[in-house]
Amino acid sequence: MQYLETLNPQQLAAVKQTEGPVMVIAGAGSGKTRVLTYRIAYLIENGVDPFNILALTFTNKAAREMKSRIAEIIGNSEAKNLSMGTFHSVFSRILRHHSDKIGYPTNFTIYDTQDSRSLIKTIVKELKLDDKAYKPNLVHGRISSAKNNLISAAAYEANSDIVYEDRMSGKPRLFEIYKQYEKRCFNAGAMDFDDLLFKTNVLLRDHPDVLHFYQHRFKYILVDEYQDTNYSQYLIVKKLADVFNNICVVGDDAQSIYSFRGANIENILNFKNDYPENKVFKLEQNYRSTQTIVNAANSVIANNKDQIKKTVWTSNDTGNKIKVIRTLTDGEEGRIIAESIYETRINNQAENKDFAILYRTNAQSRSFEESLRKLNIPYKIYGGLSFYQRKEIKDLLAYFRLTANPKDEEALKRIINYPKRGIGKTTIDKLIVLADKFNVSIWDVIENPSEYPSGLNGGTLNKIGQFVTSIKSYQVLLEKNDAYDVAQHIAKNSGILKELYDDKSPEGVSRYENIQALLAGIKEFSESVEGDEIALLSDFMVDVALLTDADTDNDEDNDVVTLMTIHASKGLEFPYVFIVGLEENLFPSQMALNSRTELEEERRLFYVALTRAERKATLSFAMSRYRWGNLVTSEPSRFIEEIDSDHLEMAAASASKGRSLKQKSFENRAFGKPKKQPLFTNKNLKRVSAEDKVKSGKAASSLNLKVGNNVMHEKFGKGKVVGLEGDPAIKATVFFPKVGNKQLLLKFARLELID
DNA sequence: CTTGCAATGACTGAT
DNA sequence: TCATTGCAAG
Repeated sequence: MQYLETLNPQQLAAVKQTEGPVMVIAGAGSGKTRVLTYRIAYLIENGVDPFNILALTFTNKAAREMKSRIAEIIGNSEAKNLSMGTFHSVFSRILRHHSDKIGYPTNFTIYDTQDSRSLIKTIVKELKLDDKAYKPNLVHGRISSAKNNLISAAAYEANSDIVYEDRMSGKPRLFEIYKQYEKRCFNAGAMDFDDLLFKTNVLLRDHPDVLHFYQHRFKYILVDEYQDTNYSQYLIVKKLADVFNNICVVGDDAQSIYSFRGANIENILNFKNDYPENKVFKLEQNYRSTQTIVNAANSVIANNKDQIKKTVWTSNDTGNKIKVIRTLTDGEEGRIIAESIYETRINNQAENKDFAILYRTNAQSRSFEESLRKLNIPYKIYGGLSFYQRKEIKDLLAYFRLTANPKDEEALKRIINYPKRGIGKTTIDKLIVLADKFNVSIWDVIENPSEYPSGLNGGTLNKIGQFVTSIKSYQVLLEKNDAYDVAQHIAKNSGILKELYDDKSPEGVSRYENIQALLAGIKEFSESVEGDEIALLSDFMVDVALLTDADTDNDEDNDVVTLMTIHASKGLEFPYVFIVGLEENLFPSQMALNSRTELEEERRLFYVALTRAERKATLSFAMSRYRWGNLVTSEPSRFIEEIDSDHLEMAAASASKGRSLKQKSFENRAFGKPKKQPLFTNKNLKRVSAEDKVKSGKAASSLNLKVGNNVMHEKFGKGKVVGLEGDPAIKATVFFPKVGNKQLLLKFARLELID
């Protein structure tokens, strides 16, 4: 058990205390993942069957990585039997196993947020309610938090406090929407994200035999990021651990950032009451960051009232000061940071993957994308619209979904008229009303038109009939054929493939490519099945709804700069971290300014962001930024002021390398009201300085390009110059067969002439 | 029923 | 800014 020697005394103690309730309070960067990993390995080496271990992580990626780490220690065959994953993925599997007990088909669909909102929208319309008062995301948020607190639609209606609250906020009929939503999901054989936890609770509550089985199966339970569990999750864990009491939770109250998802910081604060014989271990030594970063983070979080007392410290070097950059606009913020990455990369022999740009909202990614692209710095954006949320992907998946579960209302609505087959809105509305009237699914209605007289004309009925026939023909294939073959067949036969192929616009081409990528993914899945078993499409569909960008990460060409929200960065670390958009009303968000608790959560979010950095953190804010297309002025975030000033180095964006690369420093917090704005806007100076950084030999501006020249680009491949701007040319429009037209600044794009 | 254009409102965060 | 929605005309 050599690996144990790498642990410090507290870590070791936490690993060895295998029996009874254990809480590990793990400060940022204190080696919590290591403790969890080794604890599991240690359990197994001491004779615990991996089959009896349940480990719940925050992302599927974290689970995969931990599993492979454990496999290295104890061998793959053992590690395979571990139950490990997110709450949602682990319990969705268990729910499928027992779906009949709670009245769901085994192939139940998982509605993602889009599906949920679309269904709510439909319901609001049907109930003829004002869609301004009942905005889908608001209503969904309300329903979601009810579910996370295990309040069913019936309980919601019966709860006078809640109903009163809704009435006061001008939404007296919200309970009706919830009721209808619950019914419609059930009739569609669909669960939303919250249902995966809610129904697990129902299953364990109403079926003692099932509860008994899992209580005895999961003798050892581990929960990561316990501070971000909600009541529904809390109760599942509590029930399962009730027999053996071997529960180990790991978390850090200072990093609780998901209360909007119902996360309840009380869970970690109340652990001691829930399990009186608990043992608590505190991991306070930070191995990740410099002293400057650790101390700065501590000084920020000290402003919060609600917290468990602990002292995070490090024996690492002092390191660089945290740089604070002020820029005029969000566009300039993007440029300065991209340039800073470029320079740092060269000066410190760093790689792209050593850098992360973290922001509060997804919408901020834009300016960074543009400027990184101009400097030819490869990057990847996480979050936002993930692959599986793109329209074309969801369309094809909807065919698969409907084939596997024809009751799936959202899937049906999506594709009954896509590609166009002349079944319009009025027809669909009629079908929905009819289905609701008889309390069946839309599929039931269109499958048996004679039983449910719709009053539609013959032509329409005929078109619907054809649609039903084609879906039925797919169903025949589903359970007997290879996933890839079925997927390919559906893609072709449904007309989706042709529809996208015929669209030759750049977007159309990329949609077609996405569909091909999905099919390739299914092919890979079907080839990964061992032996002579057949990979089924329905198996592929099982967790598609639960996948995120991080899960689809491949290991190839991953030397890229990371762009993500701070929420998504939880648990990750990077040598160089840029925390951007530090402005009042953005970070902290304006929605959080109403209450202390909300503001404290924003502050914890900032704490999480800072503690992602290993070597150097850089903060930035813009004095004005585009929001919904118009320029809004902004003030620096209060969080900057909350950092002990000893750790900060103030700098304004400097345009000229010649004048002061180190950038003008301010003795104190002079930001906010500059007397005048010198230098910073001088674009000419800027251009010179930027040009210096690109190896001049490669600068394409010296190529003397002409329209019609064939050129080679590092990333986009071969292309043809179709337009030039400026004299001498500074900007070129180049057509690349792979990606379409691109506008390139010649001083950055390292084009090579090839004819 | 479909198409095309004008008007509109969205930006927290994510399994 | 951008994607979705509503409306008029074919």
